[in-house]
Amino acid sequence: MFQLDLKSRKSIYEQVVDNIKELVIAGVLNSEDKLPSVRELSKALTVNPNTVQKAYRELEYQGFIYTVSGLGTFVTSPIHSVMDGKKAHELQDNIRRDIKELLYMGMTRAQINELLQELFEERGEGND
Amino acid sequence: MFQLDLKSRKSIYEQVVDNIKELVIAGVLNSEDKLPSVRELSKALTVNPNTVQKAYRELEYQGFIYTVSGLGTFVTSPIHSVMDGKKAHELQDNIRRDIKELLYMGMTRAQINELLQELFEERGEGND
Amino acid sequence: MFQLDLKSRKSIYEQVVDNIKELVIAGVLNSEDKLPSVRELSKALTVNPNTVQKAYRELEYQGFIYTVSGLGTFVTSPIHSVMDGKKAHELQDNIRRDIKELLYMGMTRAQINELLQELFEERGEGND
Amino acid sequence: MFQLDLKSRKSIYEQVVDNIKELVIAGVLNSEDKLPSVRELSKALTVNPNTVQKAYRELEYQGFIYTVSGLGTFVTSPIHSVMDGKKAHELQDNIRRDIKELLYMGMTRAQINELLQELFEERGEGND
DNA sequence: GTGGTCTAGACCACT
DNA sequence: GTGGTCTAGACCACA
Repeated sequence: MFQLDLKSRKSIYEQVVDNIKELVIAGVLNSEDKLPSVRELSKALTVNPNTVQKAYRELEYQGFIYTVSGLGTFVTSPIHSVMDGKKAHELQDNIRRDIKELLYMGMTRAQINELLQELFEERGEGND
Repeated sequence: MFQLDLKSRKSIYEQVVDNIKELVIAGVLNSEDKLPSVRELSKALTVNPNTVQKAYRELEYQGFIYTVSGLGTFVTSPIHSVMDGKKAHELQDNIRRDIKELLYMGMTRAQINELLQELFEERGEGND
Repeated sequence: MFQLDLKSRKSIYEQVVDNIKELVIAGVLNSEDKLPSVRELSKALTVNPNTVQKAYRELEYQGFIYTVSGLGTFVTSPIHSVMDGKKAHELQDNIRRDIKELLYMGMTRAQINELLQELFEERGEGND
Repeated sequence: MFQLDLKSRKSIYEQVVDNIKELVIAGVLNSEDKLPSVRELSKALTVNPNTVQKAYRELEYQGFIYTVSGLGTFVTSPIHSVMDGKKAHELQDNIRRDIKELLYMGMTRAQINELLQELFEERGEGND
């Protein structure tokens, strides 16, 4: 499904969260898809089940997945991941900070715009 | 100088790092400016000197400041904060991830571009 | 594992760094080996855990070990300790300085070459 | 005479020591040459006189210079800098450690030998 | 005065 | 159990 990088400073559960989030956002995992069980995934990643458990809880809290007791864990449809004002604000703040740092490091506006255009093209959506 | 949020999930020293980094990037602290001494800042923030020192050491590793034992701590000139490839790559990766998440949440390209324009205008530089 | 010299001018954490670095370089500690936990080593050396942790953090910055919070600390494989140009340059500079000093003190080229041959033989590798 | 690098982690007095040592070893300063006075040098380097004082004391201890009260400070003739067994041993140990680290980082024997040949040629002496 | 190191001991997050 | 953070307070080296 994905790989962990133990050398990273990120905690393991955080990496699990980020990876699954990316799979959902990229459309590899779609609305109502079933996620592997905690036991399965923990075995596949050779990590402690508690770690996966914690990651699932966090993803549920962030609105990306939901759990039906006895049935399993499923991907939320994007429409349900309400445009949470607080979260959106945090994300924008992060972007703001990171871009400022890149500018400080000497990256030009042009280079940053280029980066963004690539992003838009990757998604290939026309909503602007 | 700035305020700490003790309720934040971020550790104190990390908040100190981020705050000072912002001051440097925003140009409030300029090249060769002297930072408050470890003791001064720890008193001002009512935290332990060790905590401030840890933050300063981290900032030094990141290339934002330098330390002369016995004299004090000073802001590095941006030209010295070499365009560290690894760091730049990490920043771009963060931006990539965050923007994708915003798009997933329903934000439009137009809104994102607007966000960026504001950023560029804030800095008011002509380097593109 | 090794002994500290409390009378040394070197700080304790620095001695820990140097000793572990030598163990890694000499191949006593190999890639992916687990280091003693911070608490274990601090107990063995009868120093404060913070001191050991500081040493471990420094070794991590230098690329010799990596840390997985909650799991432990492990030796990096040499291939990951990227040929850091800055560090290599510093080392060469140190060698340059030291050899010049030996020459100044009257040591002959032959004696220095002999010293180097011993070094190469110790490692017994054929890469030249 | 020489420049200090405040950004260096080395203390200032240590840099003064190293720089003067290099000048002596390189033959820029010769036996019985007079060094600038503490006041002169401290003014030239814009550092505290105590710092230069401390550097001179260290150089005297290491046998590179000597002070004649009321007359000034002078370079020792190399023959006086006795082949101090302890110091020579320390130097060799440093070289040993540094070369091992270079080897560990992936530098080849050939590259190291090359480095050494350059050193010998710089001095252009025939004693081997 | 400055930063740097160290201790003793507490508390938290992650596995 | 692991590492990570923080405090209170001491002592040292450097400028």
